[in-house]
Amino acid sequence: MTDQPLVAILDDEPQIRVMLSEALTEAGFRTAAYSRATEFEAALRKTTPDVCLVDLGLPDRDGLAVVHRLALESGASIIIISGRAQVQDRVTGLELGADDYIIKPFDPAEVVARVRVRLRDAKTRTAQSETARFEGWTAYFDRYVLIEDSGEEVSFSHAEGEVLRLFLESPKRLISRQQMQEALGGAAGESFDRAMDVRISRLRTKLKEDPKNPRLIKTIYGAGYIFLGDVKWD
Amino acid sequence: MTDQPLVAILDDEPQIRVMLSEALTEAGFRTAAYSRATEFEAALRKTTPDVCLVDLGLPDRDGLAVVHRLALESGASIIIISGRAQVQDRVTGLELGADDYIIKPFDPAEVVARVRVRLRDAKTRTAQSETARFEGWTAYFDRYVLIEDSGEEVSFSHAEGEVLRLFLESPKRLISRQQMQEALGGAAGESFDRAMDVRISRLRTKLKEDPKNPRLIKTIYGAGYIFLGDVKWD
DNA sequence: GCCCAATCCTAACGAATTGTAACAACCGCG
DNA sequence: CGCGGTTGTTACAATTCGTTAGGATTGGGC
Repeated sequence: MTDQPLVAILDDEPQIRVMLSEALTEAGFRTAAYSRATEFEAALRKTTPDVCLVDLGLPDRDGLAVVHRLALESGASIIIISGRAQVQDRVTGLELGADDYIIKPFDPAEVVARVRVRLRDAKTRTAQSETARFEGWTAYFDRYVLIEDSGEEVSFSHAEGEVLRLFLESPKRLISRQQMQEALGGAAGESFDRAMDVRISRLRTKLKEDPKNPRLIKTIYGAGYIFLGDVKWD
Repeated sequence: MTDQPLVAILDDEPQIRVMLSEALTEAGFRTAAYSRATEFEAALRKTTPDVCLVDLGLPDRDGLAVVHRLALESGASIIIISGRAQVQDRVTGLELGADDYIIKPFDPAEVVARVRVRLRDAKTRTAQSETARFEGWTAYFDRYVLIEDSGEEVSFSHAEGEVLRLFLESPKRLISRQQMQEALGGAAGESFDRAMDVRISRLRTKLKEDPKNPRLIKTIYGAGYIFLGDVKWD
C-alpha cells in the first residue's frame, strides 16, 4: 500500500461494479473488479487488496464462504454489500469476519466513506497531532508545548491547555465567564472561584502578553474574555 | 480490559439506554450508560471504555463534537447511533472518526454484532509482534532488551516491560492513572499505590529521559501519562 | 474630573499530586 | 546461606494548581 490503496470489488451485477469503481477511483483509490468468486480468488494469489467489497449473491459460490476464507487468510478489511437485509444475515456476515455490512441499495458516497474508515483503522490509528497556529505561535496540544516562530519553546500545563484550547476553538468571540467555568473543570463554583483568572493570568505570562496592553487575550470588563488573533488548525 | 470489555452508551433516551444495556450485558459485556455529554466526558477521565455507542441528538452538546474529540484523544472504538439517516450525516460522522454508524431504529442483535467486530479489530491491532521501533530505540519484548541506534543495549524487567508495552500500544494518547492500574497488576488498590510511579520513573531512567523535560513519557498532572514519539511495530 | 464599588490581576501560600532515592521483601540460583 | 536482581513501600523533594489577599483597573454617578 505504498501506492494508492487497492480496493477489490466482487459483484456479479455489472452496473454495480461500474458504479463502485467510478466512485472509488474518483476518491483516489485503485480498484479491481471481479464478477465471480473463482476469478477473484485467483487474483488474490497475486496481489492482496487493502479492502474488499463483497456481494453475497454470487452465481458460482456462497458469498459467505468467500468472506470467511478471506477473513482467515488475508489481512484485508472486508465489507459485505448485500441485498439480504435481515438482521440475522448481517449478524452472521459480521461474525464470519466482515468488518462492515452495507445494504443495497446504497449510496456510493457512503461506501467510499466506509472504505476510508477501514483504511484509517488499518493504519495503526496513530493519533494525529492536534496543532494550531496563531500570531507567531504554534500550539501542540498533544505535546503540551508552545513554540514561537523564533524557535523558543514553552511548555504549558494541562489546566493552561484547557484554557488555551477554549480560546483557540472560538477566536474573536466573546467567551463569558460562565461558559468558561463550565468548559473547564465544570465545578459549579458560584463566582468565588478566582481559579480561572489565575489560569488565564498564567497563560498570558507564557504567551508574553503585556499586562497593560494584552494583544491576544483581552478582558471584557463585566462580561468575559475574547481571544483576538487568527487561528489555523491543522 | 483484563476483565470483560467495557461498552459505554451515551444516549438521552432512557429506553434506548436500557435496551442496549440489556442486550450488551447478556452478550457478556460490562456497560456504562450516560444521558449527557458532560457526564460522559467526566467519566472518561477515569476509565476509557473499549467501545463507545454515541447518539448524535444530545441535549447538552453536539454529538459530532463529542465523537471528534473522542476519536482524537482516546483509543476507543466509536459507533454512532443516530436517527439522522441522510447519507451526508453518515459520511461526516465516519469522517470525524467514528468506526461505524447505525441508524435508528435498530435491532439490538446487530448492535451487539457490530460491537464485537470493533473489539475483534482492536485485538488484532494489539496482538502485535514482539518488537517495536521508536525514536532511536528498538524494544525487543521477547528478550527484555532495549537497543539504542547507537548500539547501546539496556535490559528491562518484566514490570518495566508492561509499562513500556502499554505506552507503545497507544502512543500519543492520554493513559489515565486508573487505566494503567488496571492494565498492570490490576490491583484495584485505590490511590495508595505509588508502585506505578516508581515503575515509570525507572523506565524513564532507562530511556535516558531528562527529568526536567521528558520528551517521551510526559506526565499530565491530575490525569495520567502520555507517550509521545512515533512507534512502528514489526 | 473625582470617588467608589465592582471587577479583575497576580504574588504568595498551601493542599494535592507526582518524582525518586533509599530501604525492605522476595525470588531464583548456586 | 549468600548473592544479584526485581519490585513494592516509605519518606521526602518537587511540581502543579486552586485559594487567598491585597493592589490595580474599570465604569458609573456625581
